[in-house]
Amino acid sequence: MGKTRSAPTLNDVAKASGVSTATVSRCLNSPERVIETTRKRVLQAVKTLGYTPNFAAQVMAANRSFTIGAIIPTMDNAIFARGLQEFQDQLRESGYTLLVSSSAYDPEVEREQIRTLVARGADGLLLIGHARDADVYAYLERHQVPSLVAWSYDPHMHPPSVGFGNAAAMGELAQSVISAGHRHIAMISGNTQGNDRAQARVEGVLRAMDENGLDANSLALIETTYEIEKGAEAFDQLMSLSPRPTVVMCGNDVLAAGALRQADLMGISVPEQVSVTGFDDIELAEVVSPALTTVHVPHREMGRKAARELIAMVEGKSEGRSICIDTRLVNRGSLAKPPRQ
Amino acid sequence: MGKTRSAPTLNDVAKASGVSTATVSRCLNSPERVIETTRKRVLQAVKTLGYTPNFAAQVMAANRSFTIGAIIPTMDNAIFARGLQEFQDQLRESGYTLLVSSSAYDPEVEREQIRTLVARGADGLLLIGHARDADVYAYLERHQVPSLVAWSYDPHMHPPSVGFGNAAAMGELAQSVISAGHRHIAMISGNTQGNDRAQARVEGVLRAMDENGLDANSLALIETTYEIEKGAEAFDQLMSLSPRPTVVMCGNDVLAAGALRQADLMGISVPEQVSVTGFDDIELAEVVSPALTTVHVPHREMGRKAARELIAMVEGKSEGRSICIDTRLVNRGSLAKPPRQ
DNA sequence: TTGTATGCGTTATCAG
DNA sequence: CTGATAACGCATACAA
Repeated sequence: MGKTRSAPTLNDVAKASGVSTATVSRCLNSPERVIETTRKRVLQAVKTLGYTPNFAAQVMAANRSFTIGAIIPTMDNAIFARGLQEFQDQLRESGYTLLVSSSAYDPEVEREQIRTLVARGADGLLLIGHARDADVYAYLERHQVPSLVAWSYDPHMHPPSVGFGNAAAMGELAQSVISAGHRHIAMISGNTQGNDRAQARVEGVLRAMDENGLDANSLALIETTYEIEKGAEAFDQLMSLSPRPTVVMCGNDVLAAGALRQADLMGISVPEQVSVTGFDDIELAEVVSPALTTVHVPHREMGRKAARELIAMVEGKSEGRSICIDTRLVNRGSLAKPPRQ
Repeated sequence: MGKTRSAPTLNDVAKASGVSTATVSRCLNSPERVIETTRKRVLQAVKTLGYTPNFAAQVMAANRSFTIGAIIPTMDNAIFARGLQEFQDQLRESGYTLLVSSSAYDPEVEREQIRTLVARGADGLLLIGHARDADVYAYLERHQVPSLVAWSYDPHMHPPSVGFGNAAAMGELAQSVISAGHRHIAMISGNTQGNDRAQARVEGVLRAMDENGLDANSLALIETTYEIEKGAEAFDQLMSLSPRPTVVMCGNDVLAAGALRQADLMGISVPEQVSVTGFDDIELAEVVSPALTTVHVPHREMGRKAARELIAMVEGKSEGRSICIDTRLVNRGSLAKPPRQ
């Protein structure tokens, strides 16, 4: 196994190049403040020794980590992937590193992960949605960690948010559904408990029904986790209702994909016999058949703007502004008029 | 804005509860070593002050971070999502935290991220595939950071790997394709440059052709990035070859989904006119139509076993064993006999 | 059982 | 332009 020689430190580099640790540190952090000849010598030593600064020590000394934390509900499907990838790319460009954790939609896990990230010296935090206990926000306040909410938009809430109006977006889609003539509406929603995006999407549908003179109580609603399988099961249940819904609005594309699969299995043709809609416009939406009529969310744009805003907050250049991202309906074919009675 | 009161430290807790910092530290790390009455008092103070240990300081003092780093090529599609989620869950159960970065399939970015994670004191690293410069491994060796490769299996390589034989798995699928009667075979592969999984999958096909007396040079091969769009483009190109391939084997399900979409667009029916196969068996595979005949990879099992092995390595309980995960063919309908000439 | 004292690897302040 | 040196917050060996 060879001798257990451990990683070189600033000190090692200092000795190797015959200067003080202070000078080595300067060479690395503000090269212009050290004369060229010594700088070259030092950097050479850094290279040959394979020196990497010890991050923990840097954080302790500088009280700054250039790290941003993000906690998303799940990595297991594509809902957050694209936006987060862009968020990370943008952070990297500005010299920040992203740490991601997923909470499995569990508030307790999320709370623990927030603590972990704060303890790790995260300079700022990205959270999904506003729905969490007040003490979590108090904790963040206390630790002076700037936070930003994404995938949701509500300018009246704290922390500031970069996202879209889930209720309005889903409401628009529902309006489109109703305008097409549907009267028996069903919805497969993600669990609304602790999930303000899911809640808002349901509200959007209810409100649209109300505005169009439909009885909002008549909405056949099933809540479930965001899995294809669950979407399929829920669709199956909905199809045995009477009167049978003529449209199944899904809380997101993943659930809609499950619904489509089940429809296929049951020999129910979409959209001829039943219409199905999604939400998010992830890759899936374009690939299933029929392709999904859904709400397009510009995830990349959201990720990019969130990164910029959060960095501005971390660097004290912004108090935190909320930014609204525009969504738009995408008609692809899974929504049509209801069949004649 | 209130006074800029900063986070409470061990010292604050010590004062508040009238003991030394050592005792507070013990209360937190080895509670059994401190008498109950004082422990209660201390923990109470911890609670009321909202104390969270400073991670950087812990790492420095203990030279241990309980952190595992993982660098995946991309978060932008589902290939790594499921396995990684399970990897993380397993780590958490054992008290470790996972830090994930994605390299965008860029070796330079990956190298930088490895340095970052090591500097952050990662106790161990999960890497995807073996293909990277020797100096990267030398660096890890030098810093004594145990590493494990996943999504690939080769017991003769270092670092040890937990994964599956990409060549063998794809070879098996190719055998099945050939047995079905296909002679004009095309393949849409992920870029093989710096990607040993993609390379191995191509090799698997070539070898199977060879073993069955087909000219391996006749394989119509297109390499591209892993995007649905790219799969569609490649499929389009392949369909204008003559003789036209009767089967398009794709390097993964994402590319296959793109191929299917394009086939639909071109009015080519699958599998009647052309067969299409995938690899990975991610959710997508079941949802497209026709559902994909593909290679099922037990991602969760792989993630779990990788986590266990890496933890064992980190804790000095294992020198690092390679573990082979079994894949299996899944016949779903996108592969059939070639059409009669 | 508890307290004291030291070191971990940087950064940053202050002299020289 | 460069060099001492004091923090930073915690864990731990050693003493009491």
